[in-house]
Amino acid sequence: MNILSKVSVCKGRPRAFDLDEALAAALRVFWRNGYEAASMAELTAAMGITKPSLYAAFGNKEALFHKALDLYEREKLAYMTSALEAPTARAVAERLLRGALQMQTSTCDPKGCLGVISAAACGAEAEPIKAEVVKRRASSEAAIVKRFEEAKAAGEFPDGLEPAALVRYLFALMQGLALQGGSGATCAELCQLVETSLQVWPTK
Amino acid sequence: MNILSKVSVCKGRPRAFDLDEALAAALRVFWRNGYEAASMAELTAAMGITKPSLYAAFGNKEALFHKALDLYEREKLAYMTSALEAPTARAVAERLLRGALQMQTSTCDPKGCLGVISAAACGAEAEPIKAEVVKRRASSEAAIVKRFEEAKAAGEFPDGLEPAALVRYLFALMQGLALQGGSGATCAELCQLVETSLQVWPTK
DNA sequence: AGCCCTATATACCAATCGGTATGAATATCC
DNA sequence: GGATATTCATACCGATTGGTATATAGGGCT
Repeated sequence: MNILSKVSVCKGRPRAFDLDEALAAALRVFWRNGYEAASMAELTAAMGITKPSLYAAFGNKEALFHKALDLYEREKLAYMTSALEAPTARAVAERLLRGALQMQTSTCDPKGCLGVISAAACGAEAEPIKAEVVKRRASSEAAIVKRFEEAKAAGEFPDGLEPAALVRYLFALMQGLALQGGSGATCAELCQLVETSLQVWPTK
Repeated sequence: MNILSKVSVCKGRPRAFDLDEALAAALRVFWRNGYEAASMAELTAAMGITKPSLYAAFGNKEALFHKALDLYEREKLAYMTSALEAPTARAVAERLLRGALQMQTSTCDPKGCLGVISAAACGAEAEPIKAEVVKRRASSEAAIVKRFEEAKAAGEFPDGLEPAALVRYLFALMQGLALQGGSGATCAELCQLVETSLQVWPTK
């Protein structure tokens, strides 16, 4: 046993592709097409591997989607957690809206939002997928509600506005942003949407 | 030729189902599942007819969807055109938001919005469907922009807000509303969303 | 009654769906 | 250098996809 033996932990033939790269490619396919419309043929082609390799490495189509969704939240939705650190509720909202805008105007990623398109389409086969995505969104929402409640306690909130209601409103805007971004809106139009949302944002 | 002969204009065997009822049933299937996830088997089952009858009466799946979309706009989106008659821009927005809310809280119709779910999912086969839906939405938007421009000319608008921008913002809210409605939000939550949107709506 | 035309029902089509069995290839362990 | 273990590529699986060919049933017209 030499010092290099730890780099390959398993005994058999080593896999000829990179797990992370393949998963990233799969994510892009799900992102563009949604879960149901992403066929195994298209996935394997984009990932550069064959079907048996995919099944051996990721389980099945649904498990692959879950891993891709994890990657999506980890890499593409990081701005949502970091936005919570902003000093005021308004600043949190601004960082969320601008973060969502930046995602939609990125030139190297697909348009639209994986969460939004997965929550919208709903063939019976994709029902558990949709349920999972909805559940994750609820937990994101809960984190922001909690942050807004701190803001309300700090006296930031106008009268008659509840944190939960304002978060729901904010999420509706972000979902609309993602939907418009996914259906061909220009960067200028999306930017205009975000600026308008910020202009309209309630002040105490 | 007696006086009743005009009721059956065609010569051959009369069709045994009602065209409008069948189309309404098809609409509900597309509405629940989206274009791609709505299979011919599910469509024919819901419509109570066989596949050859469907193809003879409606052409093919895509043509059936277009006819269903026409019906949807005619019956379910009528509030959008009638909202334009409201006296102020704010009143127009209120009628649009409350109309959308009413649709999402209807107990007899599917949840979500056919336009929203059709614009979100995007398998290659459904690309022309998506394009058509996006195009129709653009024309709805244009009508409201025009109405808002009248409102601006009437001095209703706050400084720094453009009609087109405010309409885009309003549509984002309605799309978010439909998306949340389609993914399990309660009536109370959706109502809260609309009330918050109206509270926040900019005043001069 | 018989002709004509259309709708119906059944059975079928090639293509694609997600998922696998199988055997060859390639690595480590002893 | 086997023996073992894992991945690879090909070819295949039954089920389902949107769409039809065919034959029968049922109406109006003369």
